[in-house]
Amino acid sequence: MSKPKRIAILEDDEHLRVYLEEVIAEGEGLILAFSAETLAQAKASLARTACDLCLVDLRLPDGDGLSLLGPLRAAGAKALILTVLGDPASVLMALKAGADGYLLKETPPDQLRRSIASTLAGETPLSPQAATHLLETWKSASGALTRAAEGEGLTPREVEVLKLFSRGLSYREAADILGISPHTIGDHVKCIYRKLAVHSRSEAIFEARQMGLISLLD
Amino acid sequence: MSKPKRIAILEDDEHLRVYLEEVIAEGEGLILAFSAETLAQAKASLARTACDLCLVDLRLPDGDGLSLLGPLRAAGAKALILTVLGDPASVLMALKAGADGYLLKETPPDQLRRSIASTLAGETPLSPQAATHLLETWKSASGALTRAAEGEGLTPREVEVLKLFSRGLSYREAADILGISPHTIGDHVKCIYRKLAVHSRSEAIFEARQMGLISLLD
DNA sequence: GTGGGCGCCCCGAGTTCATGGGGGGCGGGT
DNA sequence: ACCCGCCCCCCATGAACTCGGGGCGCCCAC
Repeated sequence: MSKPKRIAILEDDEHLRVYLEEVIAEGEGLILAFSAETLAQAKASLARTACDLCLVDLRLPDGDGLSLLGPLRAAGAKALILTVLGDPASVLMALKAGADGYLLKETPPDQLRRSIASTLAGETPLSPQAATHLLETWKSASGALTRAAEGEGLTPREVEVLKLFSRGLSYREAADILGISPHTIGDHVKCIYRKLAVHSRSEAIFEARQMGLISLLD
Repeated sequence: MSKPKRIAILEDDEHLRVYLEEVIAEGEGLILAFSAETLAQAKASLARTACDLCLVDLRLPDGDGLSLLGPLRAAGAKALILTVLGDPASVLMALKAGADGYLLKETPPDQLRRSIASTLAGETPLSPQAATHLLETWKSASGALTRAAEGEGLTPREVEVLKLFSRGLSYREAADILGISPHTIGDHVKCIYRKLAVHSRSEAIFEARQMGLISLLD
């Protein structure tokens, strides 16, 4: 363990930030590079102060923590996401954007330090929840199961229609694929809108995606 | 935490098995269901003794630990892989075969117990190394599709509009948010459709998502 | 400079299509 | 028998899309 690793923090919550600073301070071979509470601050600090790894919160007062990933990469620093957001969209977006790890804020201190070390060693620590989401999309992307779960009382047929819509198909095209009348598509759509409490196609798609009815990669 | 969880062990190495038994014994709410050192033993025990989760070693004298996954699933038990094998092939095969988690043997005892709890809660704990492999294949799998076509040419404003649409907003709502006229939204939409070669809102959203113009949320 | 190109903004009028309200029918489960 | 998923149909309204017409500000090249 030659040089101590410089860790940066981007976290808007006062308590948590202080807590994280302590975690870093007590970590072997870790020193605090800087600690920011807004994106702007972080970008400014990053320009001035070098660091090896940055703990990044996602939801910040002045934007999305993901927008720090580019600058971090440019600076040769790892990005370890640390957030309360455990939903699939956030997880996948972050990983797709090139995050080097994704932890939830409930992560205990010792594990946090271990994860920091792992990340610096080139590994990719994921909270179990994050890993679950990743695994799900991976499995569904590599060919197989449509999710049998019917979260909010949507019938299989309705989910089917929704999926086709999410691929940008029209009534007519969806009807052709399913081998039914466009009118019937309309009927299903009626039910869907009622059950999801929306009034337009894109709203429905958005909601369905949010609640995981349709997998994030179709 | 009503009933203690019954944990089974399949591990051929004497030392490690004893160690694991201790880890279980010292765990809150965990009891040892059975402990096997071969596949055959494990299958026999599984038929006699119920369990909630089984720690599975991959490389065993009489076969591959993955072949226990089927029986385990049939018995309603989770399978948590615990192995020295950190190579991509082992990791991916195990996950594809339906493992509920993948840990390396260097996992410290407290984290092991946490991972057991996570797994029982339906999550999927992965060792950082395992997660790395999974993430790599995922990225290369979905990256090949998306980055194929590049000819975007969408202006920032147009992307902005697209993002709002992907959240399910109408012309009117989008116009309000951007502080412009609904007609102007229409103008942008015209350009978008022309550039993306589509003729409906959901098609545009789909295409944009495919080519990474808008990520999974936003 | 003057002219073009382009991003961005605004408008009207027409067509197509999705939304949302009805109506009914068939078949499989409790 | 009933409920419910699924299928088909009609019709009114309004939204989304297509087609024109403009205007302003910026930058670059002529």
